[in-house]
Amino acid sequence: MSLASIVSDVPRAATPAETALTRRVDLTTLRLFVAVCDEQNLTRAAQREGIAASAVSKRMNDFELAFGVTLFKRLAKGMALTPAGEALLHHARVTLLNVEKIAVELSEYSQGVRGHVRMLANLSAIVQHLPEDLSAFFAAHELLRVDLQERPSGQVVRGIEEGAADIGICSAEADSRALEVFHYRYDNLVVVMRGDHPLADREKLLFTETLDYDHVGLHTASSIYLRSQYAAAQAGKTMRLRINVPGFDAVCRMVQANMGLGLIPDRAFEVVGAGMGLRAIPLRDGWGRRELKIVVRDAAHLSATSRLMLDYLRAIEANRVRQAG
Amino acid sequence: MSLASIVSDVPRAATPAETALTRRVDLTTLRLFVAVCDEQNLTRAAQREGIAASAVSKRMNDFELAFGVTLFKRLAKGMALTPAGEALLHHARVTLLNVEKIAVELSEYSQGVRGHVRMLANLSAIVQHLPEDLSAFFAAHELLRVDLQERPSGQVVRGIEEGAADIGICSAEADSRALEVFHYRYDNLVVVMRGDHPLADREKLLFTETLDYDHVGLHTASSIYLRSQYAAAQAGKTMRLRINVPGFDAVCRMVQANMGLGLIPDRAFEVVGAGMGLRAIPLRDGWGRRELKIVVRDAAHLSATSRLMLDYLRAIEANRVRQAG
DNA sequence: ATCGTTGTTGGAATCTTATTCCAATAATCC
DNA sequence: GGATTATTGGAATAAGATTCCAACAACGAT
Repeated sequence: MSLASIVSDVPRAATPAETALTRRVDLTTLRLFVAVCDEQNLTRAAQREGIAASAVSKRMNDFELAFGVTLFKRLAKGMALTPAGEALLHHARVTLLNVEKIAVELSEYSQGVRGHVRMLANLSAIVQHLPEDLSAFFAAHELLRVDLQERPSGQVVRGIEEGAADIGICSAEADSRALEVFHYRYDNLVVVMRGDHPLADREKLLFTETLDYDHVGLHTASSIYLRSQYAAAQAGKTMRLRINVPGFDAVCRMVQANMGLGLIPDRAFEVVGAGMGLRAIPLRDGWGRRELKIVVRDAAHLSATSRLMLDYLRAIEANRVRQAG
Repeated sequence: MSLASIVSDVPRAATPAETALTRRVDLTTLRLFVAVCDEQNLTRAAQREGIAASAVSKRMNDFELAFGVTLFKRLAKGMALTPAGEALLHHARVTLLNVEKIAVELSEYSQGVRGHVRMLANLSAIVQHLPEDLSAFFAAHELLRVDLQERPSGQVVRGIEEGAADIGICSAEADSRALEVFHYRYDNLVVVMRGDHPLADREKLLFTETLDYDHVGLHTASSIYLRSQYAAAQAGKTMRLRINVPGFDAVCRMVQANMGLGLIPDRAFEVVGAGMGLRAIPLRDGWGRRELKIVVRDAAHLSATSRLMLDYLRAIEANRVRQAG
C-alpha cells in the first residue's frame, strides 16, 4: 500500500453522482439532525427546534433515503447514531459553524464594516509590531476587520499556501519559495538578564560570551531557539538550557526568577519585560538582527481589502526609513 | 491595543440576532451566489445552474435584504463583488466544500463503509509503519475508512487539540500534555552513507563520530533534525550541514549523491533507501532509539470506529512483544 | 396480561416558499 | 435610433414543507 494511497491531504473530488447528492443536503435538515443527535430523542429535538416531531422524522427519513444510508438506530426510548451518523455529525457541526461565521461577518458588514483581512502571524510579529501597526491601520481604516491567528513561522507559510488566510507574517528563515515575499520588519535580539548578572554591565555582547552561563530557551519550534542552537553549534559550544518556555513573557519571568539568560527581540522585551528590573543587552553578532517577512499567495489576486493591508504593511518600513532620513 | 484583542483563534460566539440570521442562509442561495461570482453575470450563472435568471436575482436580493448588506455592484455588463461579497464568497466556498465532503462520505457509507477515522501523523510514522499497519487494519476491517493527513509532530498535537482529527501519531518529544497519550512504536536512527565512506565498515557509531564529516539534514521542523542539533551542541561540536531536505527519500538521494551522512530511522531507510547502494549503520547513542506516540483528545468519547483504530494501534506493539517472547 | 406513557412514523390537508412566465428598465454598442 | 445584453418586478403556478391526526411499537408499572 503506497504512501500516496493512504495520505489524503487533498480530499478526492466528488463524482457526478455525489455532486448531485450535495443538492439533497440542506441546512435545516443538518440543524435538525444535530438537534436529534444532541437530544438522542426526536420529540425533544422537535421541541427544541419549534417544529412538529413528524416533520423532523420525515426529514431524517427523507435524508436517509436520498443517501441510501442509515443514520440512526431507532430505539424504544430514543435514537442512537450509527457510524454513518457519526461521520455526518462531524461534518454537520463544521458546516453549521461556517454558516454561523457567515452570519457573524455579514452582520458586521451591515453595521458598517467595509472589508475583512485574514492573517496568520508568528509570535515575534504579534508581540512586537502588530498591535501598534494594526492599531494605526484601524485608525486609518476603522471599518475594516482583521482575523488574526498566531502560528509558528512554518505553519504561517503552510496556512497561506493552503488558503486558510490571505496574508502571513513570519521569520525570513521560513521556507516560503511557493509564495510572494515582502519585507515587513527587522528586529534585534537582546540578551535579557537580571541586574545582578555578571554580564549586566556590558554595552553589547557576543552570543558566545553568554554560553558560559545558564540559559532560558523558547519553545523548540521557535526560530529564535533554532537559530541560537545553530550559532552555539557553529561555535563548537553548547547552550546550558535549564528550561524551555512558550512565550517572551515567560522567558522574562524565568530570567527574573534567576533561571538564566534569555534571548528575545528588543521590542518584545520593551513590551513584556518592562518593570521587571531586568537588563537587555544587544547582541553584537550579525544574526542578532533578524528579518520578519510578509507572505501572500498571489498579490495580484488579493481582495481589495487584503491588498490595502498588504500595501499598508509594506509601507510601514518605507515610511520609517523616510522619517529616519 | 492588547494581544488578546487582536488574536482571534477562537471566533466569537454569534449574538442571538446573528444566530437568527443563520436561518436565512441556505445552500442553494450560496451555490447560486458562488455561480454569480464565478460568472460575474447573473444570466450566465442562471444558465449554469439551470434556473431562471429572475429566480437568481430574487434570491440575491432577498439575501441582501435579510442581512442588510450589499454583495454586488450591479454593472451594465454584469456584476462585481463588494468587500462584503468577497467575505461571503470565502465562507460560501468553504461551506460548499464541507457539503461536498458530506456527500462523498455518506456515498461511501451507502456503498458499504462502516466507519471513518480521521488521523494526523508525522512523516516517521507514515513512511515506516502506517502503510503496513493500516493495510493490516483494512484487511481486518475492510469496511472502515481512514482520512490520514501528514503533519509535523507539533501540528499533529495541535490538530488533535482543535478537533481537526480524532487520532494523532507523532514524536514522543512533542508537547501533548493536554491530550491522552499512548505508546505506538519505537524506531532506531541509523547513519546512512555511501559504501565508500570512511565510516562504512563500522558496525555501530556514536553520533559524535559522525560530526567530523559532512551531513545532510532533514527540514528544520523535523524532530530528528532538532534532536541531532541538540546532541551536537551537547557534545560541544557542530554539525557540518551541507543541505536540508524535506523527506527521508530526499536524504537518501543526497547521501547517494555524495553530499554527506544522513540520519533517518532504520525502517525508513529500508522503505526508501533500498537499492541505492547505501549503508545504514545503527547509532549507539541512547537517543538513537526514539518513541512515536498516539495522541487523542478523550479516549472515552471517541466514536466506535476511532476507538477500534486506537485499540488496534495500541495492540500492535503489545502483540509484537508477545510474539518476541 | 393489561394499561399508561413515551416515542416514532404514515397519510392527508394546509401552508409557505420558490420558480416560471412575461414584461419593463437600463446601459452599451453599432 | 435600434438591437443586444443584462437585471429586476409582478403575477401566476408549482413544489416542497409543516401541521394535524392517528396508528404503531416498546417499555415499565401494576
